[in-house]
Amino acid sequence: MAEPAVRHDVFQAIADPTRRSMLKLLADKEMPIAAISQCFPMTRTAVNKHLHVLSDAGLVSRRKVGRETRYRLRPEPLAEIKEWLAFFDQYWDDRLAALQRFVETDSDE
Amino acid sequence: MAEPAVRHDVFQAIADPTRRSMLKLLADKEMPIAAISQCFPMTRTAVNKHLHVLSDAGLVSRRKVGRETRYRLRPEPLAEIKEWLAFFDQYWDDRLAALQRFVETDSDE
DNA sequence: TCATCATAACACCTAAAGGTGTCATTTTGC
DNA sequence: GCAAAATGACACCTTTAGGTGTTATGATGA
Repeated sequence: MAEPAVRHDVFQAIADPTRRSMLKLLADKEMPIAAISQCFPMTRTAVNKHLHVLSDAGLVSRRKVGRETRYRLRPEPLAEIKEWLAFFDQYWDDRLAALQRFVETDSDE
Repeated sequence: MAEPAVRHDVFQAIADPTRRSMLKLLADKEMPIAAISQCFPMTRTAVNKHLHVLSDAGLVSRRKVGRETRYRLRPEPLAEIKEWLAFFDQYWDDRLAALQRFVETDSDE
């Protein structure tokens, strides 16, 4: 019961710009839904759905305080994206990529 | 006419696992659609659509060689994701985050 | 206990994503 | 010039994501 089994993909979770804004918003402070939904032009229900996706991906944690539920950033799953990006570091260099393209173009035609 | 105006978001482009596989596949070598679609359990048309999304995001380049179009990785737009992730580096440290949570919990209740 | 407030849960709607199939276009090689 | 091969473009279908509204649940405070 340690980790809540990622159902929603982390990549999919951060695909939506609204959810990316939510993560930045929840980075500094813990917030209840009412406060969060005031920052976005949509219903509380819609905000709650987005929070549920983020929670499924393990990107936010929920904590009950009295009658309100507070959400907070949990950045650990972002490591998966970081690792994925690391694979492409070897292709990052513009000059190297350009050279490789040039060589193959030359040998093909 | 330098850059092809990103219509599809980069975050959205890498949200699909098929497209992520395509990027890895196209990292090493330039490939035509026929060869690419042999690597995925779907129609050439579907593969072409995914490639179109990647192309819109600037993540692949297309080059016509005779009657075939070859695709190749263009990793530059991934920098946007890297920058976005960099924002969360300050919240990365588990101990720091735990401490912050503890402090706020204490002061709240 | 009871009214109130915050959130969760439910049914529902609309638009877009992801997929297939078919046809048009262009290049190759004879 | 013409048949074959590779890709692009189009119409279409199905599923899901994102959204709203309403109702149910649970905690607060007089």
